[in-house]
Amino acid sequence: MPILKDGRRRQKPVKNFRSTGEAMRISRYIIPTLKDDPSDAVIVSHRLMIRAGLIRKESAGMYVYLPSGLKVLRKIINIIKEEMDRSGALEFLMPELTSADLWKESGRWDTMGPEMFRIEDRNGMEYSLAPTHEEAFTAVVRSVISSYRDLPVNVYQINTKFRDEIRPRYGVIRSKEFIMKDAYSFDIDDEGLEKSYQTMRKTYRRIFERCGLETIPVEADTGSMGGSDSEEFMVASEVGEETLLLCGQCGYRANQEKAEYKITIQRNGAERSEDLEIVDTPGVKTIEDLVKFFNCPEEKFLKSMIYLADDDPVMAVVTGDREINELKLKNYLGANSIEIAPDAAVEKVTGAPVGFAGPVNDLKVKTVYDRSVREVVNGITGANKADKHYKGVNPGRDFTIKDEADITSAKGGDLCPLCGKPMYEKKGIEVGHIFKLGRKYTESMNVKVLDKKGKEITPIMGCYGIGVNRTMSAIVEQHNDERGIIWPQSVSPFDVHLIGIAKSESEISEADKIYHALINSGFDVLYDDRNVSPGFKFADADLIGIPLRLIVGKSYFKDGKIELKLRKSGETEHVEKGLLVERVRELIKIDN
RNA sequence: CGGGGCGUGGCGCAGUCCGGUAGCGCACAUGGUUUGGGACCAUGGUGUCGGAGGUUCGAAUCCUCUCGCCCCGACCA
Repeated sequence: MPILKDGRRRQKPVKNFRSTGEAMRISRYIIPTLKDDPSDAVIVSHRLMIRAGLIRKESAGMYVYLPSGLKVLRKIINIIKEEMDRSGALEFLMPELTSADLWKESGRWDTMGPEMFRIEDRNGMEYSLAPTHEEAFTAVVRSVISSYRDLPVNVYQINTKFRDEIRPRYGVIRSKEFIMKDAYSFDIDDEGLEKSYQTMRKTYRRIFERCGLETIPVEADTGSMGGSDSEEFMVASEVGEETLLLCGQCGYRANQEKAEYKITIQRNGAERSEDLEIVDTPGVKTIEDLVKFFNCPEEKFLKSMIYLADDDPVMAVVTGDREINELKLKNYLGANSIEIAPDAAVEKVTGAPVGFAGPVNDLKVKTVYDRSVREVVNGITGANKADKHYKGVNPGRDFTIKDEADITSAKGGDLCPLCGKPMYEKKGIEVGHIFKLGRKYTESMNVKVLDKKGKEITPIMGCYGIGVNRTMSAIVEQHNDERGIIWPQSVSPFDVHLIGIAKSESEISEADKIYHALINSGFDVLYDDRNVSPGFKFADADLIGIPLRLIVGKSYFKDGKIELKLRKSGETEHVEKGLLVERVRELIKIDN
């Protein structure tokens, strides 16, 4: 989206141009509010953004920003820009159409998969509509640095990304085209990277705070990029696509895909080992079925799943009450990709149909055991034969645990890995992510600088992203009530919402005077000058959500006082015309 | 990609089972009365019923194909 590329037509310079502000009269503005909820919006921010006239859907995963929506987006962008600049980062503008050569250099032309839009020009040259810009930035930086003296450097842009999402959803939260602030730091060594990373940690906290967003920074996985530290900035939300584990005691906070937990050892010491016994279990396959069939708690069962890790079969064994965390498994195995094995592969490995896999008698396939498995006494597991399970299964005696790791997801109630107190779960929307990238790109794309001794070294990178549109959605998600949006002043589309309730020509001209006085004092005013009922205007104002409302109506025409009302609390006060500008200035600063 | 649902005026929907003049609310236009929490009266305009093909005297409705959208799942910032 050429939001930053100034696509406006060139205009003749106008001398002494002064805005008349006419465009901010609602009667002349485009802010199409809706009384009814759009039928295809399910979450509150999506509904409100459409109803308040900020965005319109163009098609699945693509949205039009109408004038007031764009104003909000720009305010968020400005905050991000100011804070990034303050941190010392340098702003660029990268092409969105990137040549395939770049991606081939890093190897991602092949590994990116279908989420990257690929296109050809008329000559058959291949391009990608950039889903991210590691390669592009690495290439520019490579071309302009040559010495350790040039580092550290942190480069960024605020620009559109394209991703062919499997399923766009929740309005602007997951779309095919979105604006992202992406930054990449280059340092000569780990200490430098740590410094850059810490600077971004602080910068991100400031950015979200200024946007009026309460975020929960959590430990996260670094994804396929490798690297060590990683922090995601999450906004708590029912519709969040991520699950977080939080410790109320010590403040441990992690994404479920990364979260660790202390294992609870409650081995029933009194229970005697039983003999291994084979049981007919026709058609009993799932843990749920097994619980009913054996009338045993979930944790008695050994769930055995076959995966393909980089195409090699691997069995993962966990207790029945736990979910396998594929990411942990993948990381433990050091694999690039991991997926559930197709049925045919399962049958080949276990010699039985899907649903009857188990570790007893040690299959030839590599098997990874969760830490919980060793505690099981007289467990039940598949017998690697159709319609048969073993009971009385005991680790050590009936199978050998060679590879043991934490390969299950933490869940609410599990014990904090740091302090041992129970953790709780929360859903969250990811609005920002910072992580130490390492040398993946600087190595594959051969970035070198000379160090103090004249020796070639490969710089180390950090990567820092913020989803801008998503941030806007998250702000609405966090600031609304049953009547509409309640913008934080810092990102409000206008400074004030002026409502004129005038009944005669002279009253209209009085209200217009106030409007002009406000504009001339530098305020960005949305002026409801429509000839509709007061209730209609109030309801629209509530929906649009500008934090400060001024009403020129009954009380003004009676005793010359303008009514000021705060959207959030509903508090009102009446101010003399002469003191209005000053008072508005004070009120607008409160929230910032 | 699997499962489910939906496409009818600008928006929200009814009509589809059981074929027979396309409707309702809101919005819109004009005139009038109103004016501090989504006013009222009168008049008016608005539709290739998502698209294509078929069945039929006749299709929004039945059949076939197709496109789009939403939800759940898998997957992912």
